Amino acid sequence: MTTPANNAIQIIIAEDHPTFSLGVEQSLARAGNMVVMDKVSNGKQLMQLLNTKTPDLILMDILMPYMNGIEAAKQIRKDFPAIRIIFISMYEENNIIKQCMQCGHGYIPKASTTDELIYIINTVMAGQTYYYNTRQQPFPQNYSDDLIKKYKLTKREIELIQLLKNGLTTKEIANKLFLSSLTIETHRKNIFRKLEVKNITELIVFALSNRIVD
Amino acid sequence: MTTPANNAIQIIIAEDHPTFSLGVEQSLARAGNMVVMDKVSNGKQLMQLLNTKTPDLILMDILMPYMNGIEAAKQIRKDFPAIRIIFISMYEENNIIKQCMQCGHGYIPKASTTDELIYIINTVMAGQTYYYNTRQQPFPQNYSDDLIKKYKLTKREIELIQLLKNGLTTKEIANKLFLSSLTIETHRKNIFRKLEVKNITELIVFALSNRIVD
DNA sequence: ATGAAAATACCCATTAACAGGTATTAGTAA
DNA sequence: TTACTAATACCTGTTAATGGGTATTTTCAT
Repeated sequence: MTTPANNAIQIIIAEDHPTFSLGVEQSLARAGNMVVMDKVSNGKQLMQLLNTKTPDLILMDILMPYMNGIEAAKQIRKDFPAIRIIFISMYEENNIIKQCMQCGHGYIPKASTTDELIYIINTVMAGQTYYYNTRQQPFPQNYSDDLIKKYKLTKREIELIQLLKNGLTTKEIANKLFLSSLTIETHRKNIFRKLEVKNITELIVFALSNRIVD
Repeated sequence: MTTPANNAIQIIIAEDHPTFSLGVEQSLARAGNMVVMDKVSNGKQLMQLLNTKTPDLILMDILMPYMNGIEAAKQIRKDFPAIRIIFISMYEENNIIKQCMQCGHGYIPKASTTDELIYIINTVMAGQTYYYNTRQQPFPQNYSDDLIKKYKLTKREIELIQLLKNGLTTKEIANKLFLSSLTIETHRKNIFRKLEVKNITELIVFALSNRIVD
């Protein structure tokens, strides 16, 4: 392990998953100019720790128990405006990233490499903000492909599920696709039968939790 | 780093997230009786690697690009029945864990600690299976509290949303709660108005994506 | 070219959902 | 105690959804 320079970036890791946290620590050790002051596993612990330690930067997981990362960040921005915050999350939904942009200085997905992590820390410490969201979907496509095959869903049926998920009624879909409402009803029935769901609610829950849509 | 014993457990890590993978490697190094033969980041790479290397055990992420963990495991069970497989996933949904039980020897969530990870590996190598699913939900409660306040949802309304999400119809909910169907319809209307949704589909999508339920 | 699957469309019937009200009672905080 | 909210329940409609069928045309791979 290299000895960090005196002007090393002082970092606190707020991360719920111990193994991931350990990986982050190892990654930072490789950078040479960073030192992990402390690690906490939720927002409350973090706020307590900030009473005695002041880091340059916090690597903040978003979903943590007791107090989540977004809440904690808002508080920190008020109480310690000098501390820079980078969010790390397994979710890459736009609405979450938007929230991060309002109360942090950077965002990086958990799937990132060591190099990407080090790069974003240096970038943010240089005074810039950095929201890494260009990555294309790494797994959902493949993951849902299995289910689509398993349940023998056709292309049209997938399209229908997407439109249904968007809240469109049978008639609205029919108009949109220039088809008869009766056709859409047939598709619905086939989808329901294939997925063994009894109503639109079960369909939506199934499709979302299995990433068939979105 | 300690030198592993000659009879060390030979492990391959199949994991899409480099930082997490690094953390796993560090964790295993601490155990003393385990050695990481190789690391891959998807199922296809794993299958190729198995042509030249034969591990005792594979730590398998479920969601990986190109070929997911479940698919890979099924193939491995056929081609290399002696190899033991432990799944690591960030999802703790029962249907996923059930799938894991059919094609692997163990399951552990990504939120687990180093000690838990080492314990499950030793357990599985001792010939047992182990599916760790006792962890309670860590965050959803807090995460949604803001929204429940924001939209002024009452306790009863939250309860109704949960039941609706479970696919129950108005009548079914009424029977379950010993209330009139008309009462449930009133609640529904109030919920729709408060959340500004036009039908059950939009309600479910909203509730799930904002973690008001589940 | 030909069979299978997919996409289209219809029939009949029942039930559920949705929209826009009103109203009463129970609890609770000022 | 008084005013407000929550929870309950009802009325009158219209429209949508659901279930169980059948049938034709289009697409596409063998």
